[in-house]
Amino acid sequence: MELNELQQQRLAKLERLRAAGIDAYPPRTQRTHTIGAVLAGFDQLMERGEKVTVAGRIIGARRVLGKLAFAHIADESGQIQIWLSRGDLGDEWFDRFRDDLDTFDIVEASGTLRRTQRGEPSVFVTHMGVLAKSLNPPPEKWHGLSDIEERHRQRYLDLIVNPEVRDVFRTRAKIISTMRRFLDERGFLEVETPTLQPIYGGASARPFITHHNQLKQDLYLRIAVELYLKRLIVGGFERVYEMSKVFRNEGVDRTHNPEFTMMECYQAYADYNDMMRLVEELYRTLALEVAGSATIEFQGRTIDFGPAWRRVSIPEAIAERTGIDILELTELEPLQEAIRAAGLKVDFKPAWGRQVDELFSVYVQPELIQPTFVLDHPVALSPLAKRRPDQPLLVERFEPVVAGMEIGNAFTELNDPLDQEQRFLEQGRAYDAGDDEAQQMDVDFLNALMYGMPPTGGLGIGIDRTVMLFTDQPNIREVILFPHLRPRE
RNA sequence: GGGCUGGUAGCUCAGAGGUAGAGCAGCGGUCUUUUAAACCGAUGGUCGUGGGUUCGAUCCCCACCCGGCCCA
Repeated sequence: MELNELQQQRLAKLERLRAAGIDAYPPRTQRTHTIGAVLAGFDQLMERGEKVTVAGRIIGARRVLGKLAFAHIADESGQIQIWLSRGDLGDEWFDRFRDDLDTFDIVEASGTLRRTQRGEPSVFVTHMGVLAKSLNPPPEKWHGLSDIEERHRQRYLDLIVNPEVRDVFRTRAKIISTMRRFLDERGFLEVETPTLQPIYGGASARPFITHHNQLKQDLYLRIAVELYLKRLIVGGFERVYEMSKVFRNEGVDRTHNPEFTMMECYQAYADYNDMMRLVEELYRTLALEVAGSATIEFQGRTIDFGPAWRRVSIPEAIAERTGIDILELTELEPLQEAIRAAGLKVDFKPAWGRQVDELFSVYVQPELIQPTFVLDHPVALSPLAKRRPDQPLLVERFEPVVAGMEIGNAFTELNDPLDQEQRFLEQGRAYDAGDDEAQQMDVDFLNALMYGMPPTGGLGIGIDRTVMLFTDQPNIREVILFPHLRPRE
């Protein structure tokens, strides 16, 4: 490892510490109080003259004024000033603090509590020790680390210097635990299903492919967990859910990361209407738990999870915005002809369902800011959803949309094995025709359905996008600790 | 994949065809109540990478690498 000048300076300090017989990386600390606990009980501890030992990272600048010195140390619970005087700390450690310790070193400091003339609570240090010498220098004192690429490549440094980033991930954890509790309380059983799948299914996406050496078998990283959870519904569990990483071999942008976290749940003897109620309750609960209110602020807009969600039918909304009735134009050619005639600015897609999706994505979805259920998807786009009895071209499906962003997907699950087989065959034809996101035939899943699956409602929720909403982050990278980046060089 | 845009000291950023700049941090000093401490001094750079044009390129041109925003 080649060290730059600043790193070499710090290394020289480390060597001086070692030469003085000091272990710069001791195995443990004698910490008696967290900094938060010291601050919370400061006046009582000060009056009792109690000696405390705190531990943490030196942050900000050290200020050495001849025979006095000040610095701040931080642990996860807070930060506090340490106050050193040559007289009380002694020459050896006072000089050591001045000469061999640096910002970012992790130290322990023992002493009594005092306030400075300006009233700042401080530990008046009579003994200190090194817990971990930092060989890397800190970023700039005021602007900190702001380069987005560097923040993500060195997330550990980002977390050290940008406390609001830590808060995002605390909120993320709270959302996940709240969601778990919400589902547990409603009788959903948390399960684990394979990450390595011999057949990928449950969504329309390209997979990552890997290989099992001993079995000489290609395997896919899951793109969804749907088909496994529905097998469990067949098996007699009536309510199941899984919180899982899924992997989709697609581009990276503001709302996509190749691996992301999804919650999927399935409820037997329920349908998509029940799932809508579940979503409404879930987001109201999340808002109350996380934001303390049914309303949240996202990118300058107020979003209200209090009322029932708006419902928007895809065919109706497209007709309203573009004048095109997709239920009349049920073939690709006439639909595209109408798009051309109307002068709409959308891309042409190779299949009718995808063309409908494109129309909706461009003309309707961006305007759906308040919580909305998008309904009535074409059957061609929904090979695992049950058809509407009154309109077989459409399925009983909805996508929850907030701030113009799809945050999930749900339907009344298709439980007719014969129809499911036809849908798989249709997907296979689409794949052969060049749709590389088409779904795979899963004979074992059909076999499960042939034992009978009760009428079932299913739901998937994108955790990352949900966290974006509740942390007011416009980019998915900001809610993933280590977002995907290409290697440098 | 396309358009626009960025990469200069550890960090945050200026700059311009002719020896590379600032602030902060760091280094050497002075200083026993600092709060972005102050003051004095000296450092610190393959200007993303590789080619090309030029007497001379960090700057202009080309390609590539890594980001960002927008579009697909």
